[in-house]
Amino acid sequence: MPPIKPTLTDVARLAGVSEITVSRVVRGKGPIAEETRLRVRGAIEALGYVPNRAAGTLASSASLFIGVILPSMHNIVFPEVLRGIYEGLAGSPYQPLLGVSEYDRDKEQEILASLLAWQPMAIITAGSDHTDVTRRLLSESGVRVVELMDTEGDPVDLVVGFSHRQAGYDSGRHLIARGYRRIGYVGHDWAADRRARLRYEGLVAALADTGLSLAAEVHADGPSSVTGGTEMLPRLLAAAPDIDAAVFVNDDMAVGGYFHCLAAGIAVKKDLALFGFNGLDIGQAIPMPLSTVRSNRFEIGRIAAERIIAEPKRPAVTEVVNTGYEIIEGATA
Amino acid sequence: MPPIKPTLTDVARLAGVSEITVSRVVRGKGPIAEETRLRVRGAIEALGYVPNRAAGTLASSASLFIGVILPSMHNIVFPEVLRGIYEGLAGSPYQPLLGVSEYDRDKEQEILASLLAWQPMAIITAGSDHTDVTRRLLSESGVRVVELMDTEGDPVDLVVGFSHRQAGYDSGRHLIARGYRRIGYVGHDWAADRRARLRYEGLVAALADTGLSLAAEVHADGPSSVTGGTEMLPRLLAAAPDIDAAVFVNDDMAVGGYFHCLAAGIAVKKDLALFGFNGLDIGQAIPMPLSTVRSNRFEIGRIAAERIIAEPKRPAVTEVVNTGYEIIEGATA
DNA sequence: CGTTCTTATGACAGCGCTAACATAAACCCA
DNA sequence: TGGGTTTATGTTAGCGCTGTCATAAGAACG
Repeated sequence: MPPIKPTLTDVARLAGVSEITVSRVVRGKGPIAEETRLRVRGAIEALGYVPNRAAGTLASSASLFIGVILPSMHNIVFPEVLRGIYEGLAGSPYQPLLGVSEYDRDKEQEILASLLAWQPMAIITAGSDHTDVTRRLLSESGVRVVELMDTEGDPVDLVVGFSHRQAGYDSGRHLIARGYRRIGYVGHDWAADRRARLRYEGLVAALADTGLSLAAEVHADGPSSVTGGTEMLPRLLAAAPDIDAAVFVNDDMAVGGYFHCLAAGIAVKKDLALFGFNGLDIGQAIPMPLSTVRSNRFEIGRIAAERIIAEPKRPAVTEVVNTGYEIIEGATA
Repeated sequence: MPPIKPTLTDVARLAGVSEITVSRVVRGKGPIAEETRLRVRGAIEALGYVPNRAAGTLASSASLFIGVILPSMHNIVFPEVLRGIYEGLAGSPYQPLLGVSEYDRDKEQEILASLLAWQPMAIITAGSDHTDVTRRLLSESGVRVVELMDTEGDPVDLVVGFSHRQAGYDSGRHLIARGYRRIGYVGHDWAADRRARLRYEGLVAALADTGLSLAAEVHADGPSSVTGGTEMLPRLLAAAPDIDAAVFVNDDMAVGGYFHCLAAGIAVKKDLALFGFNGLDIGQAIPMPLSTVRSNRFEIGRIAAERIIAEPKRPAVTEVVNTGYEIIEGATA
């Protein structure tokens, strides 16, 4: 029942040409007479030929894979980066090969090793916080390496992102400029999420520059979530009832905080300002649009992909593409 | 600078064994003396050997890929399915190879063709609404085919999901049982999303069984989103001001509707009941947890992956695994 | 009309690995 | 002690494709 898969040879025989000619037609490479092309196409159709990329990869020692390592699929942030990557790759023959590290450096290393076994022509990884082995593998692979999201740290090849520390700093400046002085922080378990920590440090630095410090901070155990914000904001308020603003590690948590305010009858902005991070759809959809930072995630993915296509060989010098960010004024701070 | 990649032969030479022995050590297959294994492992370490899976795939004509085709990455629904797939595959040597069809049947077909070129050992696709060519390719591929989400339609091999029509029907029964009679519907552009349409049909059928019909319906243009719900609910109310319940195509839209009620001072449930679909985190995090249907998306992905591992060869008979669903009572209906 | 260039095609080797079959040594039990 | 079994390793022959170089037939040119 499973029909024996036709190979190039079968197509070539049927079309009355050599294998290499069929190969050229399939890949659209090299000069082919129109008449020959049609004959070959006909044979391909007739046999239902599907090329074997494993053989192609082996023969040319160049796969069409781009290895992608993302830290999480628990919220929409990295799926958006991935969409950007697919968008940037659209129309090209390249195919992403995805691994999810769950914010675990060792797992990232494992995934990288298994991705490299497919001879990818590039590796995209979200983050710059790698194990030594990971860095070595990336560096020695010789293929293009794009590190996404954060511009701090020492690039292997190309970096696409922005400074999370600076974004945190600017968030603090924004609040200070609007008169908030007693600022609390709601975070999550950031042992893994280095970028969250960088934003936090930026925020603290902004406060320090004005002679302030965080009034209080609380940290959820698990990954960030809306319910996490709903749970943690009351704890923050218990620790420091007189704060006038709460900064959240991201929009998920901030929206949860907003819901707590709704339920507890706290007047948002007037009694308590809320500030998030990421610029998620949900944050802008709540009745009072969230004050937050737009992080251009889709763009980051798209640019990474486009850069790889534009320059498939690793250049001699490293480069940093700053995609910037933008404070969204919102209505909550 | 890019060091020549060591091959099996290099490892074999250094370890003083034959290539096949190294291959066996790498794959953990066949009997290997502990001493030999250590020697080979040492050589692998020393050379930084990374196996070439393209060669392995070609030689064994069995890749470790599982082709996955999902319709969208625009909301968290399919990333959750994907997480389930990764979870189910954890610890196995299999690697998902993802394509995103954007709810486009022709694109699904293209993606399938390109995935098949990698000789996947299975294909997971979300949905049963394929082009004829897609169905033929799936069927003739000879590998395991899992169609996710919906149990209606004619399976190629394995189906994992539940009946969306029935879920829509039960949503209608739920509302009717609670005394709602003037029911409106907020949908989106479902030309592509067949499952949304099935739920709608189930809902209409439930109403018809009680001698009722939809009081009004509106459809957003684009894909579903929170802001879409915020925009469309007022239109529904304009079309039928006296409705006592609104059913939304999914939770994103329903949450948007909830926000509209907040902003417009509509007492949710008392003046207007809201009902969603999917059981997203955000729906349960709003101050009044959304009445909706839990669709077990993570489980669907996980079960699909586990089934493939448990039975990697396509069996003679088709099978349907019903993952069920669950009405979440919530506070909005 | 020979020379050079361009276009179209083919022959052949080999990419790096593994299936299948051999071989050899060690072990087992009556 | 000798056949049978198990364990450990090797030999050989490709898997299906593409890079490289070769070839042939026109076209272009002075």
